[in-house]
Amino acid sequence: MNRLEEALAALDNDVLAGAKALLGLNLVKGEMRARIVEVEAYRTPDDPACHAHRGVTPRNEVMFGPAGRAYVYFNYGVHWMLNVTAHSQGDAAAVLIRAAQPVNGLDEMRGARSRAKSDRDLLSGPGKLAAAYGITGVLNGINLFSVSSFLRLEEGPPVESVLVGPRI
DNA sequence: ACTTCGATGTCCT
DNA sequence: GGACATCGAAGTG
Repeated sequence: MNRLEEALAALDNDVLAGAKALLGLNLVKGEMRARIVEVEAYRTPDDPACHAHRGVTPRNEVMFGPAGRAYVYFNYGVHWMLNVTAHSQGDAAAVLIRAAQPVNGLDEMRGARSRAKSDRDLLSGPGKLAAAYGITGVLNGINLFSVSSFLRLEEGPPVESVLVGPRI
């Protein structure tokens, strides 16, 4: 089992383990490629901030589906957010992709993030990352673990260290 | 350098 | 009516 398959298995089993397994993977769309460096796990029922905490809505329904799919939603009326769903069908959980380090396709990212003052700011937040990749609700529900997907994950260099803490 | 604030979808009470 | 998984601009030291 390679690290990508391990990440999907971890996501299916436990969103916290899945979140750690996503770190260091590359997020790929077309020529764009970036290393995931910051994530945040959400689950129900113990986290009231999880969108799924109070049941299914049109927005969050993909979270109740299988693990490894994109959960994309519009937030603050301004930004798109990219999450990876976790846990099996009927048990909602997800990992928010918070930040990544550009690896490839920098020009395309800069074009989509013309307001970024430096390359460091291209993907340094969930809303920025989605903007750079051109991620919108049309990608909601796609399989991020399929090599034929428009937006997908791939194996990256091993991670050296991981910091863990509670959500702010 | 930091603080405040506007933009405003979706869901809640 | 208010909270929220945000960002960037504007104002202040």
